[in-house]
Amino acid sequence: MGRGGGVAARLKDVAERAGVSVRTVSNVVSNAPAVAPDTRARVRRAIDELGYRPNLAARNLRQGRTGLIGLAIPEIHSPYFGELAGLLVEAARERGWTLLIEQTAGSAERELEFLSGRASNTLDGMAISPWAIGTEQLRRHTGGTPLVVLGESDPQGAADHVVIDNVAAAREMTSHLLESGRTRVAAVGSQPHLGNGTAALRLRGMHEALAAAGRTIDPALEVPVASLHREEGRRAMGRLLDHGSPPDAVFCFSDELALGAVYEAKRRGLDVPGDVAVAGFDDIEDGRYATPGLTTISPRKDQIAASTLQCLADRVYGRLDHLPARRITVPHRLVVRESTGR
Amino acid sequence: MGRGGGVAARLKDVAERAGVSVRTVSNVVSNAPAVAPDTRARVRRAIDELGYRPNLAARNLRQGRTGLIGLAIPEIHSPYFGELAGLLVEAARERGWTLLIEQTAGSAERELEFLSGRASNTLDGMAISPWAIGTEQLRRHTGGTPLVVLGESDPQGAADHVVIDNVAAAREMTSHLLESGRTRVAAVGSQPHLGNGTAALRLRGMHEALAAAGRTIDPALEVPVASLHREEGRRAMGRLLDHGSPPDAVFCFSDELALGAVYEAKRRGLDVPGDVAVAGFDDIEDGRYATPGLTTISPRKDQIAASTLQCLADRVYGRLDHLPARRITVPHRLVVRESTGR
DNA sequence: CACGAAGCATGCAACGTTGCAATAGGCGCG
DNA sequence: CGCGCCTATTGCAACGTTGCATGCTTCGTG
Repeated sequence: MGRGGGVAARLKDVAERAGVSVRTVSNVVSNAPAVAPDTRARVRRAIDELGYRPNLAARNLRQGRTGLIGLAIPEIHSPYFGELAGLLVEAARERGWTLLIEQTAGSAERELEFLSGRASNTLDGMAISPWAIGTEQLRRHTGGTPLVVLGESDPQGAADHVVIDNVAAAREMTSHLLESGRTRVAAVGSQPHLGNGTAALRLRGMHEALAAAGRTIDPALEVPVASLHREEGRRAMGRLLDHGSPPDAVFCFSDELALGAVYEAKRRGLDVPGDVAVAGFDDIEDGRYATPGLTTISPRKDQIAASTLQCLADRVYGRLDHLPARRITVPHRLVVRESTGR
Repeated sequence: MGRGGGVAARLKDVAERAGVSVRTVSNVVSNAPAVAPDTRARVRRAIDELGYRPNLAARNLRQGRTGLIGLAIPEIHSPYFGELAGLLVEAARERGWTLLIEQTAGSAERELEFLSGRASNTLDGMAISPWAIGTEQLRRHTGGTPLVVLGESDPQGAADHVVIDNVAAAREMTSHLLESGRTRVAAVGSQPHLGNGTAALRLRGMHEALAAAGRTIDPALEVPVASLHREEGRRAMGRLLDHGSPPDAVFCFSDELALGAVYEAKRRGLDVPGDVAVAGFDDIEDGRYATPGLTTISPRKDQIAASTLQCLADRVYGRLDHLPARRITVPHRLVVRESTGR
């Protein structure tokens, strides 16, 4: 029986056509060594003629692997997460994996659903950039599926962890602003209610730099936000400018916040950087083409992606299965553009 | 045997614990009607106690479905495709599907690889936003897996097709520019070498509007681009401004091109919209927060996503299996902001 | 010439699930 | 009281693949 029409060919069909056993075809497909050259050629031809493609469901069932890696991020269309997701898709592809993206919309419920949901047997590995949940909830991850945590929210040994040095980065940015002559540096982006501790670290780095320069810390210049979107940055800048003695520099904890802040400053007729310097964080593409070009912290996103997949590969294929969780710090650099110039 | 430790529970384990057959557990899991209420309750309890989750690989193998939909777009991190991908992920999720995103980087090779690659048996359905390939290559799609084509490149019956009326949209935008007093309208974004015919349609719409207003068409004001990115928009604007008699309005075929164009105009000390009006296409978030706010064409992206999944659902589950391919036109609207104001 | 090794090919079983057909028990009706 | 029908439950087989063990050659060596 040749299984006519559009029905997908199976190993059995190829075997019949090539006049060998199913097992031999399987050996050819999986590049097993013990196959005679002419047999291999004959099988290859049959495969081409029938357009055979392995049935992944069957392979997965047999091997207990799916070839799928899950990624949970707050939203795909945000510039930062979009760029990161794109890099992760490529990195996964290079390793023969397929990346599957889940959006959590920054909701704790959906983040937890991702961690406990399909994980158990649909995915070979998972990566999450947590937003609402923190260390406590990540620690509950019981290891069934390898997990990599991106960004803050230290899983404390419950999973591998890829980060940048947020404290140092914020320190560098703050120092840059102070060294270029700014005296009242505001911070936009603290998020006191979130599990994700990123903002707290950046605030700490900023405080360290202020202290090192002998400046006092003015709590009125630290504006919390509900999200890292442009609209929040715009609102925050508005509040700062309405303040009795407004800042001459604003350090936003994301480029999007910074773009919103710049928008509001310009809307009010202020010059950036003349009247107020604005700096961001993430180095998204928009920042490069904004006027003025946005000064920012640029994390090596490509290395974040590479490290994430390396961690997963080590746990899925390697013998690092029961080694203690790793913590990988990816480098970053300060990119100075016009928005903080003189 | 209870399969201790972290090993995933199977139907068999649940069955033993609940004192029923494997088949009955399966019936409970799939909400089959013929199960006595107390049996159902007992099985449910066992499921919870063991933390049972169905093994999708096995289910897929048995049913011939995977629950996966593939999406191929040029790049995730572009604002337009990022927003679209996010909406599609949500729409798929609502229908119990998982969307898997493939990046083609606008390469014909990778687009074709997507169409013929894993499709045959890993995906329940596919959607592609073609860039380099055109009608000819799409027509070769032989229907194994349901396919939806997004944007131009009419598959001519080989697949369902979701579009906006690019000709009408470009006509509306051009008329808007002419009506607000502009006389020399340039077009940035034609892509003569591409299979994807979107740019050609927008150019046609523009010509129609020019003709309707009794204007002549100046080929020197039509600038081709290699991509739809900001950098290309910037370059194109540079070329137009170096031209002997520069335009007083520039219609860019994407918002990103427009943002690049605005950047270059401002860099040269020109006022937008005072000296030159700039309009885009796509209505990406950046355009809303740019200064000046970007006039654009806003396609109903949510409807594109919804229609795409509706088409796929009809073919995968429904009885529309062998109905002729559909073509769905999604509405759009002209959004006037400051970049074309007076 | 016999024997082991090496190279190649094969058959069987199992992964966890669900479609199909069949069974056991309960009930109403003739 | 017995027949048939309906409900609840069950067993068997199969989806397409690969791990394991084994069989069949052929060749080299003592």
